[in-house]
Amino acid sequence: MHKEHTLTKNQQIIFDLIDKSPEPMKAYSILFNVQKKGIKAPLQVYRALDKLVKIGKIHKIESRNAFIACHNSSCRVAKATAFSICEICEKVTEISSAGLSKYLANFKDKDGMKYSKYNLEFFGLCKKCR
Amino acid sequence: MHKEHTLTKNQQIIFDLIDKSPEPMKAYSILFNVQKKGIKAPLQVYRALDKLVKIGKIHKIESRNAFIACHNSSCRVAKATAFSICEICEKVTEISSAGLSKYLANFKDKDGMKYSKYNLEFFGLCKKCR
DNA sequence: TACATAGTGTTATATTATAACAATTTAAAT
DNA sequence: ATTTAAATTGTTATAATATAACACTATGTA
Repeated sequence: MHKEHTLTKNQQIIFDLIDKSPEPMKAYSILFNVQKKGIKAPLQVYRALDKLVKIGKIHKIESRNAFIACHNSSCRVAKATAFSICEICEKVTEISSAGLSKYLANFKDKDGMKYSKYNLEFFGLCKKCR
Repeated sequence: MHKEHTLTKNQQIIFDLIDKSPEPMKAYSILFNVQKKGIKAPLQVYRALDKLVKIGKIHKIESRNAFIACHNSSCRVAKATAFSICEICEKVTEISSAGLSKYLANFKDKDGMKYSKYNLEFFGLCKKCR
């Protein structure tokens, strides 16, 4: 069992906001939402985001510059992530598939190199949008 | 056999630059490099990049906000991409593995949904940096 | 206590990307 | 050939995303 990270005040405020959001949040939208709690500057947001990403509490959706909470209980480190993204409604879902993660963790490139860290984004249309 | 896209002047200039670059190029670095050829504004660069991405001549490395030429001759559409990225020297290589692309194209999520479009970025250390 | 590490608050600025509009080129289809 | 639609261009302005640098404060731990 790993040690739980104790979040600082800013980290907790920002994590709670992202965690409650049904959709990925962008940094400046986060900033706007936490200004009433005393977080006034972009850097305060970005620093908390960096840390939260590092410890695996949130993930960055690279193609959208947005952040979602990790709902994959095993993520204690930012390491191996996979998402599906609806190109119409922009709904993002974290994929947790033992088969997929095993396949990717064991994937070897031409040089026989393995990569323990990866990010995979699938694009398509979600159920509702089809 | 698909129809080849004929690139416009701006698109060709920008593609040539990216194609010759040994590493991914960022938009404003591209801009700087093509100013002597008459491309003066960011939008001119971004528009060419958008088109080149759309037709699969280049790919965007999302985690780096940078662009590389496609060396995977079959890419006529931006669709299914995989890269390895060295976290030290930032070297980026396009992975072309029939096994990987087959696996991902056939991957089904919990709802049985398939995704024909995806982007995968592997992170690690390249040979030189280990 | 002292020390290292991580986090904070702040101002300023760098980097990445798009909006809006008018003009021009290109392709193709009568 | 002429018209038409679609794509591309050039331009100015601005929006959105992210980091640099500095002084200070809290926290854990040896």
